[in-house]
Amino acid sequence: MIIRTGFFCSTWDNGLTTNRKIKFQNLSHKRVIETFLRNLNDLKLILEFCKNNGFEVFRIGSNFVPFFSHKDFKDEWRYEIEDILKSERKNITKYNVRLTMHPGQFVVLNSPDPKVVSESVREIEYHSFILDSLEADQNSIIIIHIGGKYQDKQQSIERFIKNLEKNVSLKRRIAIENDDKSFSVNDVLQISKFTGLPVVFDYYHHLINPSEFDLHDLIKTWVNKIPKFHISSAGKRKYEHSDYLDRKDFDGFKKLMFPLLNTDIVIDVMPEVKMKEKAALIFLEWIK
DNA sequence: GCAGGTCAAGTCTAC
DNA sequence: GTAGACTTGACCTGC
Repeated sequence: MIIRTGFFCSTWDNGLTTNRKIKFQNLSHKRVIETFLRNLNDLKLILEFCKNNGFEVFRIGSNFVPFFSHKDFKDEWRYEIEDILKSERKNITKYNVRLTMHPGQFVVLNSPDPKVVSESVREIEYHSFILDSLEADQNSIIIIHIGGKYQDKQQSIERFIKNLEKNVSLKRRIAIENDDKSFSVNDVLQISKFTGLPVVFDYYHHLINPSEFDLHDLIKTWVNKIPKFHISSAGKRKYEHSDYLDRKDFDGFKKLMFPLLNTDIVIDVMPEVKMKEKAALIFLEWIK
């Protein structure tokens, strides 16, 4: 088994970030382009850092283009951003770092409210637009959660599947992840059976919201894609993430991966902790 | 230049 | 009923 790793959004030490944003009251062509260009520039610097330090995965911040999915965002701005992304494509893909995205908690495909669903679709379309403009390969996925339970889990699952089928073009990049409250790994695997979506396994969420599942079933959901895993540790409060990864969580994760140990599989494991590249460097040492 | 309040959006849990 | 956790701290105002 080969484990690759990386980090998300920004660096801790030198303040690089792909997640700058603006306030809605300041939404304008000038501010949007300016903020996007700063995020884009830092993306290139972060990818350079990744190349120099052995990181092969990076998650771009969801504010990469602020308010892109908002109804007040002008089409002309979109065309301009598309042109910039296309002209910078090679400067970004040349690092061969797997780029992924993870929209915010506002993306709820299984909401009973049609407005929430349509805005979620717009948000996923925005994330796809970024990755498509960069012509990122099939490993560049957009990771979402299933959504709420709304007191009826089965119905909520069915609504997720139905709403997804109405927007079938989005499925190409979507991967679904278990969460810490409502949908366990086993739940997400069941949904994957109906949708064909790959399943991102989050170890920390799995500890809080556990279920029985077969690791091979999970790996099988990744057709033509490198399986992706998230790992993190408990912070001071319940549900909160820690600054660094706890060694015991790495050991626990390793134990779960035991069935893959003597295979030639490649997997990506991203530590979701606050100290970003500093924590990822430690993680890199551990996996070596 | 810095501290502290604020920020587009949903859902759930703890208090 | 509300604050705070998750995506994610960065922006902005006032001193």
